[in-house]
This record gives sequence, C-alpha cells and structure tokens, in this order.
Amino acid sequence: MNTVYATSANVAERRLAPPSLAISTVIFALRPSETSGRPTLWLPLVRRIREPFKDMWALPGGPLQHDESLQDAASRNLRETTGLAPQYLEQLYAFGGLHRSPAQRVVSIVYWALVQPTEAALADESENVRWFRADRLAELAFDHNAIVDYALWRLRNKMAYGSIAYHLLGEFFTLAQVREVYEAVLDRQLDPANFRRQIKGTPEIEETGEYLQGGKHRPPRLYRFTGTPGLGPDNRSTP
Amino acid sequence: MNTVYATSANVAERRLAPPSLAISTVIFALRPSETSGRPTLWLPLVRRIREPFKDMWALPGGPLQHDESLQDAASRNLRETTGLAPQYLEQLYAFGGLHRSPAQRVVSIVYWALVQPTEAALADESENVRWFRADRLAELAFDHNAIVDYALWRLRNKMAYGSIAYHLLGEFFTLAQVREVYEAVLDRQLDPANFRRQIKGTPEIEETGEYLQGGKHRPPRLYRFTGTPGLGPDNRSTP
DNA sequence: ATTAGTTCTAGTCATTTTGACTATAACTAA
DNA sequence: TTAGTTATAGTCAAAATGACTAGAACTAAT
Repeated sequence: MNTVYATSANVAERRLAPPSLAISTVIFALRPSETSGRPTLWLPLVRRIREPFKDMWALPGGPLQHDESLQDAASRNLRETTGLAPQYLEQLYAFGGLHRSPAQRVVSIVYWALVQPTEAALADESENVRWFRADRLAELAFDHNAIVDYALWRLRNKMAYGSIAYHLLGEFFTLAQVREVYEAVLDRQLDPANFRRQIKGTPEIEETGEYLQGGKHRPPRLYRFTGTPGLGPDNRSTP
Repeated sequence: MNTVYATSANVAERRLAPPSLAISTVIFALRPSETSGRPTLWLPLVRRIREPFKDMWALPGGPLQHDESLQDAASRNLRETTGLAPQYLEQLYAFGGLHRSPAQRVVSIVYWALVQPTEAALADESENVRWFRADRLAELAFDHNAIVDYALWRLRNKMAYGSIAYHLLGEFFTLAQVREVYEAVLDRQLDPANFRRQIKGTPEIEETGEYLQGGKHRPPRLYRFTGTPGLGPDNRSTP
C-alpha cells in the first residue's frame, strides 16, 4: 500500500503530494537613514533567480534539511544569505495558505531575527542580496509583504512589553540609543526624561563605569543588558 | 532527475524523505472541578491506537490534507475528535525537533482552541477520547506535555493582556463568571471589586438589561462580549 | 576666556491607575 | 424577621505615568 510521490509532480500527482516545507526568515537590523541619519529598520531580501516570481525580491529562505531543527534551518539560512549570526531568533508563524505559491503547495515556517548594527554593517550585499527599509518595501514575491507586516507587528508588540530592543544594539549602549530604537520601531517620539526613568526601573539593565565620549555634549553613561532572551518553547531549557 | 519517496520508508530512504507535516490542537474548556465545583481548565485527549506510543494519551491531530488550510485542518480535527466547533482558534507554534517521533521526522503545526462550556458539556467522549484537567496530566505521547505547557503559558499570557477570557464563556455572562475564568487560568484569587472596575473600563463589554436569577443572593447583571477575536495574520482580513 | 548650543540627568507636580478595603443593595433560606 | 450570601459602588493611599523644569557636562564658535 505504498503511495509514491515525485518532487516535480504534474497536476494529477500534485493532488496527492504532501505540501513541501520551507523555512524563511525576516531579519531586522538598524541602519542610519540616508536622509535623517537617525536609525531606522532595515531588512535583507534576496532576488529570485527562477520562477515563480523570477526577479522579484523575497525573504531569504529554503527547504528544511532532514538533520536540522527548524531553528537551525533558519539560522543557517540567515548565515548563508547574509553572513550574519543573529543576536535574537524566534519563530514567527507557519504560513500555509493554499495559494501562496502558484504551482505547488508550500508551507513556510517563518522565523524573525534581530541583528546588531555592527554586524549588520558588514553583512554581505551583492547583486542578489540587498537591504531595504522595512517601511518602504516594494511588492515582494509570494505573500512576503504580509509576512513582513506581521513580523513588524510582532516586533512592535514585543518591544512594548518585553525587553527586546537591546538585541538591536551592541554590547554597550546609552539610554538615548535605546530610546532611538524604540522611536524607530514604534515610529513616534518619546520623552527622554520619562523614558530613562522607566527603563532604569527594569532590572535587566546595568550601569557600567564607562561613558561614551566624542559627542558634542555631556558624555552619556554606557549600560549593559543583563537579561536573557527567554522565549518560546524551544529555547526554554537553555537559560 | 525525479526523486521518489515512499510513505513507509526504510532507514536508508528516510534520510532523503522530507519531514511529514501534521496538525494538532490543544483544546481548552472550562468544566466544574469534581471537588470544589469551581470552574477549571480541561482538555480532550485521544488514546493512541498504534505505535509509536500505543495506548498513551495524545493531543488530537492528524496529517494536513492537500486542499485545506492549516486552520481548516485544525478545525476539522477538532470537529472529528470532539464534535466541537471552537469559539476561538489560533496557531500556537510549529514544533519541529529532530526526535519528536522515534521512527519518522514529523513537524507538527499546533493550534490552540477555546470552546464554550455549553458546547464542551456535550462534546463526544468515548473509550478513546477523554477530557482531563489541564493541570493534572499524566505523561503524554511524543512531546505533547511540553506542547500543553506552552499552550497554557500562552493562554495565561493572552489572558493577562488581551480579551480572550470571554471565549471560554457563553454569550451572556456575569462579571463574577469572568473573574472565575481569570482565577481558574491564572490560578490565584482576584479582588471582586477591583476586578469588576477594571473590566468595566474596557469597551469590549456591554451591559444587557437582563439579570441572572436563581442564585441565593442578589441577582447579578448579565453582560455581552462585543469585541472581536482579532488575531494572527490569517484572520486579519476577516474583521 | 567666554558664551552659545547640545544632550544628559535628576527632579517636581498633577493626573491616572492600582490595590486594599468599607459599606450598602438585593436576593434566598431559616 | 433575621442571617447568609454575593453584587455593586465607593473611599483612600500607594504606585505609575505624562508634561515639564533646571542644572550638569561636554563641544564649538566668538
């Protein structure tokens, strides 16, 4: 009673074939805006070199390999397309609509990542890999616009509650830099004094003795993040 | 260059075969505790009738069919095993660890559901389908204990922020019943007066002219939920 | 050397929210 | 009629929040 499937199935076979499984990642990093210079959200996309959606931009992704976990697949994908090691990586959602891909049914398990700006600055960029502002995306392949929208929604949501902003910064940072992250993601100005009061109230942040020199104003104190990512079911056992 | 896979693959073939995709659901409903009579969280499990984990209890689930969306598959699954139509259904997580299932690599996309107590009361129960208290589960098949734990965590989390408690109640309810839901899920007592003040502050609830008669005390006013589930990326277009 | 310009940082003050608690209302059962 | 129960409104202090003020500490210009 064996049922046999083929990868390049014709229409008749497709009805029987199981949906194929793919992993994609939405990778966020902060880069200075070309115009204002203030940090804004960017993400890398890859150009599709084959049908469907040939020549359109898409999220980095690929098939799941048999010997890697979902998270490992996302991590590998990220490394292969951008050369980056993510500071933060979490599952976003499994997208499985029937008509996401025209020819073949594909279920995509999507992860989202945050990378530090220092790393993001030296990320690979090429003819087929380019960074875009997250709030100014053109039409992407598949349902990837909707996926990015959802990832942005999750990022804003997590930022409002959890302590996720630090993963978009380096090891040391000023409170003003943290505020700039919030302002970039939430897209609104925050009162500097109230923001610092609130954020200093959390235990996940630690003063260092250092100050950031070089600005044309009073040098701000540097802080360090001491909390843990502490997330979904997969990362629970590793504190 | 066609690669051919078989469903009952041997070890050699397994290395090539793509992971199989399954859908499972964690279904929560309130039922009165046998001891205290207060509402507590219960969920239905199915007895496995074949290996692996034969005779152990497991979450309802099954393979994804080619012509149904992930959510439809979860919904169908729920209906087939319990006869229930969920009041609330949301994707929980995609579990894809390498060794979740001993023989074969399985990626499970898990949904979680909330059903009303009136419906839950007439849910099918049989030799192979039984309801259990969510906080007193024995050892389940696969990684299903961890999945239930994570679903409970999400439920508690969503309850603390969003307006999800109402989906565990019928169309009309008293504020004390809402409080009992919170107390059951969060597992702690809440001050009745403060709770009602807080919950009456939200716009998603509406007074009715009706009162619940029959208690041996002042009859409480009945309320109605007017908000929307408003959730993940799949339900966004349908407000 | 002085001054202006900048951000950093601590603090004030009124408003809102929260938690603990009191008191009355409205029913049932004895 | 009274005791028992929960419903409901309200009080009060504590805590959190939002708008704002002012001095501190640096750089750059005069």
